[in-house]
Amino acid sequence: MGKDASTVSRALDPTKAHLVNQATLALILETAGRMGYRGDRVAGALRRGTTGTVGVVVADLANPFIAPVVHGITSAISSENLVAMVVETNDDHVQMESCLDHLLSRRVDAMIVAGARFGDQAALEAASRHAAVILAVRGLPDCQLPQVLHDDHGGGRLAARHLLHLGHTRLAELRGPDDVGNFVARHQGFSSACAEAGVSVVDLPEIGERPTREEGERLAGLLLDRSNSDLPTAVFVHNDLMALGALSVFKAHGIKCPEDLSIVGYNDSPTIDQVDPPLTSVAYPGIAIGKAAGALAIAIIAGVEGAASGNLLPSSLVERASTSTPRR
Amino acid sequence: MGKDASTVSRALDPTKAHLVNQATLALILETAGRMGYRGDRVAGALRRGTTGTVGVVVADLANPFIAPVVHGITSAISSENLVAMVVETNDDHVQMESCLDHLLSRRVDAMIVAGARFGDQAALEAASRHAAVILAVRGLPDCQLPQVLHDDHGGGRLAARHLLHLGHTRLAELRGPDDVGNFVARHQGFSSACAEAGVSVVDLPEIGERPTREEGERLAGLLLDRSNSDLPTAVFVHNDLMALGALSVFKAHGIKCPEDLSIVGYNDSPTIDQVDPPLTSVAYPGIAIGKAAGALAIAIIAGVEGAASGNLLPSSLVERASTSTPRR
DNA sequence: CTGTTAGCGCCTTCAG
DNA sequence: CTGAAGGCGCTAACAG
Repeated sequence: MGKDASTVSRALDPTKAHLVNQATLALILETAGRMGYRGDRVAGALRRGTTGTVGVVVADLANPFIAPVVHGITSAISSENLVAMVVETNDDHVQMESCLDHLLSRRVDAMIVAGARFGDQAALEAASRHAAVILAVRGLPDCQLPQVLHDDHGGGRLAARHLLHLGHTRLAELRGPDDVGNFVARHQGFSSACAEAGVSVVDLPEIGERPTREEGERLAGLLLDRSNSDLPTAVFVHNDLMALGALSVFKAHGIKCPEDLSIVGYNDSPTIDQVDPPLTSVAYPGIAIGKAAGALAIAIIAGVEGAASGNLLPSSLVERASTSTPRR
Repeated sequence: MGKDASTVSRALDPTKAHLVNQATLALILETAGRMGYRGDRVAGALRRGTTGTVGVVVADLANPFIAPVVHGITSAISSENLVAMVVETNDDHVQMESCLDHLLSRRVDAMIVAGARFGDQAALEAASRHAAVILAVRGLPDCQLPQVLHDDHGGGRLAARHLLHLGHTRLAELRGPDDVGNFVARHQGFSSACAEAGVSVVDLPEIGERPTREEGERLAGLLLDRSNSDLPTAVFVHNDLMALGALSVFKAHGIKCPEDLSIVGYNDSPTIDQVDPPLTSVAYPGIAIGKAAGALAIAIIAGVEGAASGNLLPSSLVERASTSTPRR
């Protein structure tokens, strides 16, 4: 009648509750509820070697495009009673290492890294020897880790084909950082599609250090300086944030979009359809990426064979008023 | 020479490293680095009773206005080597309870609840008997828990005074849910300022069930139905998301903003300055709220006396083209 | 300055 | 079906 801890432990574990007498079970459940008893998962984690947590590494949560990904992850893993430990690297390699350290020392069952840069590869591979590491959003070219990505190469091609189809022949590209997989793939997709059509792209000597609005403004200024009267008729900007920055610079210089210049952005951000003009943009399925990465984490944790394969979600273009046939 | 575990433990704790011989310390650090040894914070947590984690409860991370708050929290707590466990309630009371349960059973050192609804109060107070609970973003009217809030009442007043100052006398309000502190306070601030000026506000029979774009559209439709030819000249919408929804409905009905109708939103969301027309909006200092909440969590965890006081950050209005003097 | 001891709360044998 | 025993890895207290 002393109700030993082991019996309570069994009763409280849905997996093993059937091993215990109905009456005892009911009594334990009732008593636990009444006394507000809650099992200690920290102690449980030490004993079982599994914490029921998933690490999530992002560059910067304040970037509006990453939040849906994290939302997708938490909604996927919460069904398995896992919780996310979210850390930010601020796109800094040293911080990346300390983030991995924090997560590893807290013994996460898996980690989803949605903010990898090329320089982080070795650290990530090292981390993967201690816990399952899944790359999401930002891929690494020659890396065996499972990756859940969006088809950025295809997205770049879509942007190019859309502009070519409209009849543009003088194109430019405002690029994001070249050590982030997405931007590299967007660039490759865009240029290869242009090359196939025999159209050359204005080559800006610089790329965005970070995919921010400020960098979009800077690159747009550079493009204006460089082109003088010979401005391209269309420009592909690697994300919406940069596109908005560029747009405001063009506007300030009296350059009308789309009459003087068509603009394609990337991400199809929440309010981008109500800016002036509504921006044509390649859609980024952030929630779906997050859910897929979460599902993959669950499968790997469960030890499903062949789960570690990865995933490539398709891209699509949303046409709006910022692109039109060239009018010059 | 056997290098006992306790010595290693001391060497690896910066707080206690000074208690150990320089040579031994160097040796231990070197060896640990070479073997990739990383202390197990799960075991440490069991022993010390503190996990180095902070729970963060939000309604929905995909809502673009909450991400900066979480960013503020993680950036504040990461300096103390704390990590955030982020969970989502989807504004559902049952999920709120299970979120609290997950966080509590994982023994978070504190939790920051940024998604409280009035109906959650009892559950939150119960949780606060097991871990420090800090309310952020959404306050609870008669609640002893420390709160870090934005001055929504003041924000509502700012919106009203701006419109009154422009000369509007026929005002309406598109309200958010009435069991969320922010919207209640915004409403009270707005109506009290209007009442003081002797101006009455069109009373819509319904309020938004959720502060979403769709609800903004629905309420705008209702306002149109109700007002017929007697449309107000200005409307205060409780957040930018709803304001954008309302704006698109007004536009579809040929109602021009600001000529026919001035609109004030709330949050001053990232791209809201580039929509058509740029939206006048009350700024929401999300990052600052997050940082303040994180700092408060740190102080409470550290046991600072009188830390549990809370905080009210001031509001400010950003005037843009969506508001003007009444032209009808 | 370093080693010994004990126990945090749980869960998994193993014996009844 | 239930109880007893041991140990997950760590660190605080104590003793050298």
